Amino acid sequence: MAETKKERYEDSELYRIRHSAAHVMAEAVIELFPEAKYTIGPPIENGFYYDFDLPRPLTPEDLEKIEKRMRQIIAGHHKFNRRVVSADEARQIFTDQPYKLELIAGLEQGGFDEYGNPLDEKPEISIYTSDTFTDLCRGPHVDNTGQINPSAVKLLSSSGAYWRGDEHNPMLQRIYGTAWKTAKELEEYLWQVEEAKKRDHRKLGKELEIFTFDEEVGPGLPLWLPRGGVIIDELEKLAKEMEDKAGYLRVRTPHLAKEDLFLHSGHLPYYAESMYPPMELEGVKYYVKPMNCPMHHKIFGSKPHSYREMPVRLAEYGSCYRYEKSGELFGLMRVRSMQMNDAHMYCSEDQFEQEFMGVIDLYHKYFEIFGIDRYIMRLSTHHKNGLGKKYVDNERLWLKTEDMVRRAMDNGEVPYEEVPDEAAFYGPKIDVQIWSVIGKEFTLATNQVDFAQPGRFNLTFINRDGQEETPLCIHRAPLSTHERMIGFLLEHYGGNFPVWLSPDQVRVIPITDSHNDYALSLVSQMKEQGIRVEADLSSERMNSKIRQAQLFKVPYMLVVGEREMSEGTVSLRRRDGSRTDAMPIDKFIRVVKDRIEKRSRDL
RNA sequence: GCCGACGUAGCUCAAUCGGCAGAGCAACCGCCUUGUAAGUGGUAGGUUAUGGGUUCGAUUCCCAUCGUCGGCUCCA
Repeated sequence: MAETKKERYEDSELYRIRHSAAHVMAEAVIELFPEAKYTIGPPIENGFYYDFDLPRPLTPEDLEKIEKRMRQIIAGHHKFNRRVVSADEARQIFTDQPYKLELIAGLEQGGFDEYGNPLDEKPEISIYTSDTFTDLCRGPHVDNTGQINPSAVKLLSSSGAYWRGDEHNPMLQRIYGTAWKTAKELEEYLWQVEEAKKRDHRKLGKELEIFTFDEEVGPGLPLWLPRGGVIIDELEKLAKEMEDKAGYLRVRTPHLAKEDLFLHSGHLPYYAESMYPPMELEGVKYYVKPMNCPMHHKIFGSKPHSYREMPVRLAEYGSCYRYEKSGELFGLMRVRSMQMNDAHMYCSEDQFEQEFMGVIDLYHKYFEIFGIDRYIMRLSTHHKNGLGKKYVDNERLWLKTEDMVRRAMDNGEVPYEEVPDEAAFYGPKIDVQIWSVIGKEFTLATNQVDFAQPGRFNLTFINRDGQEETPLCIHRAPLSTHERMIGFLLEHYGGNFPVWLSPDQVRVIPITDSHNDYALSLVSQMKEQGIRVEADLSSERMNSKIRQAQLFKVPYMLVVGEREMSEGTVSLRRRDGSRTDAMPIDKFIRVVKDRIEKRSRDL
């Protein structure tokens, strides 16, 4: 389905407009910097970019100048002329453009297109000329620059980007722009971007007092505030309930271990860069754990197992530490300390499909509870070039396990897309991909096959024939890490958590201080029932108290004054502004408890 | 890690050309006794991220470090 959508964009007028705008931008940039070397400039979702090798970094003033010049070029109604050329002729044309020469060489060999994507057949080499600018380009473009609406084009930012996306290559300067058919569409897009920023989990997390960072604690090490702690407790409660039902056993493991453990697991050679450096005590190196698997393997291996008790499922909300590169940190979504909804299931090969799909089923149950529907399941497979480097060197097992996953997903009729060269080092996996409000893609949940580690740890069970057999291992984290899950949920709900997850469920608002005692009696009744409730006894006016509760997105506000006090009722105001007056407190408590127990998304 | 921008009170933001660092909200102390999103008066709050340098004088200019942001790379 994603395939046809993609096709459609490439065939669309917007695509041609954006691609053409990128050329116009390149022309303007080269006028400003005649010595510029230009590389590639494709349309992307919502816009386009172009990468240049420039003599100095671009400033915001440069962007203004370039944008202004672009409008002039557009006004010239310059025609886009396509011409097919031979590789030799192309080399003549781009003789002082080293990046283009590299692209031509790639095209000539037929290995890759101008964006570095592998190609099956040798492509035609075409060039497009409009006004003074000629580019090596596959097209398509609009007929002439006049078809770009000058009031619907805007340059957004400039930044660094590696040539061909490889960090060993020189860094180029990328200019991002956006182009639409009408000024109104542009305006709407920019407005949407601004609106999305209001839902950014970093902003909401601060406003709602969920988490904070402290320079002295360290980058990527979030501090969970009391309200965040409540959400964590609720998520763990949910996980325990679901996992108990699904037959998991709960374990606990230390935060660090000796170097030997991670050498044994294979993490050290494959994963060392992302681990905090070791601490050495009495000649022994210890590492804080970047994942829980080796510890769980040790638990499985701590006693012999019979086929009768398989599969064995070990679960833990495990704290892990990963040394993510400084520039990669991003709010709660990419951190250095995390608590993972981890579990490892050890099973025989013929139990695999059922176990694997059991996890997929668990995903679906969770997504139903949270109302998550915008995601893609992605099967990440190995690539043979990475065997022995990125991936455990056993192609037979790679192919076999990848096929097992495909078959399981197909039999379960679960849609997924397949992406090569994205697997874990020990096996293929199904990732659940989601997007943050500002458009970054993340893996939320993961379900991984591991055919490597059980063998490395000599894990076995005794099968029906009395023989030792090595189990497969499934690593899974349907609720992700607390960090990424709560970061995602903050944006997913825009801060309006369902009642069961809300840090504050009820706020009682006495109208004057003569109603404080009544408010407090309501609070103690509700607390008795396990409801998270506080009374606002400040000397502020009711309006101000309501505003406070609204800002914290408290689901229920109970306004109480003379009337309510004499009747034993409450006046209910919900977070969405709706009201129910003269509600008996017993009834209110029943409704709220029902919502909480059912983990309802209703308000 | 790389390219670039930014860092002022708890929060959101001011401060002309290098010339005494300010406001609103929040906090604290009062007054007001209130009916569905901000009642009101006052008080306090700062080594302008940190460390150097230039200058009679630095929030402002320069250098380094730390952190954040936008990208790139990476992402179990």
